[in-house]
Amino acid sequence: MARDIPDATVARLPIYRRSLVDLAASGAGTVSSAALAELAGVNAAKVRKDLSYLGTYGVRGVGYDVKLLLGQIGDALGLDVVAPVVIVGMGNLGQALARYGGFSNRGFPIVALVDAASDRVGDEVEGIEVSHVDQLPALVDELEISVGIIATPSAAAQSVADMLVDAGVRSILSFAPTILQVPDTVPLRKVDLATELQILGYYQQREAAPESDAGKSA
Amino acid sequence: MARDIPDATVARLPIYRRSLVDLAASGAGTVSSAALAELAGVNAAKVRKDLSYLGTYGVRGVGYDVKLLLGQIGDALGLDVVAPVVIVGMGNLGQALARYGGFSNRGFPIVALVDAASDRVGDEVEGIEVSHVDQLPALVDELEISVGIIATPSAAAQSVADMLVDAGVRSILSFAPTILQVPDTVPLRKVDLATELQILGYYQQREAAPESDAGKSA
DNA sequence: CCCTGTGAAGCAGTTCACAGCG
DNA sequence: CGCTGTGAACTGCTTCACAGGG
Repeated sequence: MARDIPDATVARLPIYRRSLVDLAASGAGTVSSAALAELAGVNAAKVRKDLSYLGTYGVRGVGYDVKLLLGQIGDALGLDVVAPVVIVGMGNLGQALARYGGFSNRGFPIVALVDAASDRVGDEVEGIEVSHVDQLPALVDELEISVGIIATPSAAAQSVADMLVDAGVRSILSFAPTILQVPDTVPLRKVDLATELQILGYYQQREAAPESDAGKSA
Repeated sequence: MARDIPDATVARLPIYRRSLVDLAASGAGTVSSAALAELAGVNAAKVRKDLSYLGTYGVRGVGYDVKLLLGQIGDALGLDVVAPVVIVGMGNLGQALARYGGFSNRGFPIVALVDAASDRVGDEVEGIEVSHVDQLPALVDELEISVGIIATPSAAAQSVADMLVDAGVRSILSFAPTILQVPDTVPLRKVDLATELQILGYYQQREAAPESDAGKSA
């Protein structure tokens, strides 16, 4: 069982996985680090170093067994265990996330939706009824929810995070553009769309100014 | 004019900006690095080092002037120039992004929407008519669009990226879970929702296993 | 002979700690 | 005397380069 993988490597494992799924689908039995690097948009040395943290599974002179490697990455990421998800906040973003197929596919079924606005409670999205946020602890318990997605306005985000933690959720993904305080036993990741655009703004303007090079590629 | 700011710092500037906007709204005239660090969820030394790349704007013994600093960060990020945005792909995610208010607010007005499916062309979302993807070059040119957001399925993403680049878009934000090839004069950022969940999966499982510590907080 | 696995070098980002200014 | 600004130490990630197995 793989332990203690560097953060930077963990962040790349899902990308390798995606490439490997494609390779498996197209019938490839093995991949070299160079080929996988090409698909994942990184360099070959990084691939080898990253995979070495999972244990040793490559064959010298040949490459890595696609299926075996898929299994190893899945194990490292804990994908063998299904992690049911609740989405909190059924505004535009929450609804879009609920309808987005990419989660359930990959071991993260959305099993509950909640909102604080009573006029949204009772709506059905993708076959799931929207519950009132008061029901959160009960839902987490009954449905064994382990991941909470916060898609509420910033103002509500911290109290939602507290509720999720109290209810026993094991990790949180937040789309609210605000800093959240959670116990460090609960991993938290943040995605802020406006932040991403602002970062692009820097490199874009830099590109325009006639001075040295720059730009994040891939 | 601030040049050559480290990537890690650039990625934090929007976060400081958010905190500063709040501070300005609540009437604060100055902030210390410690106070700003608290709000932004980082440590004080990092705040000072980051801000030092913008030039020197703090007053020793007092702190930073909130408005002045806001202006400096805005300049560094190029927020003085409005950057019109086109969203490509009007599925669930594209529609949600179109309706999400957080962009226009912050200098990134959404001015065009396109899709390849003819039955979506002509729909109106937030007062903007969906155009056919063939119109992309014309729209980019007429509306002086500088940012393209890709919200299409993976399979279409590379060809959309190529079209955006050819049309003259200056930076790209992609939600497609695939590696895109763009010239390195066009900054590209990627957001992949399923990847985020898989990363959480690692830390979550790790938390469960009784061994050392872990977990990303903030 | 090819491709992995990995020490070692190199580089970027973070944190420390303190000199110096208001 | 408080808080900034910054050299210097440190930590962690990336890249190189090559030994060694199939």
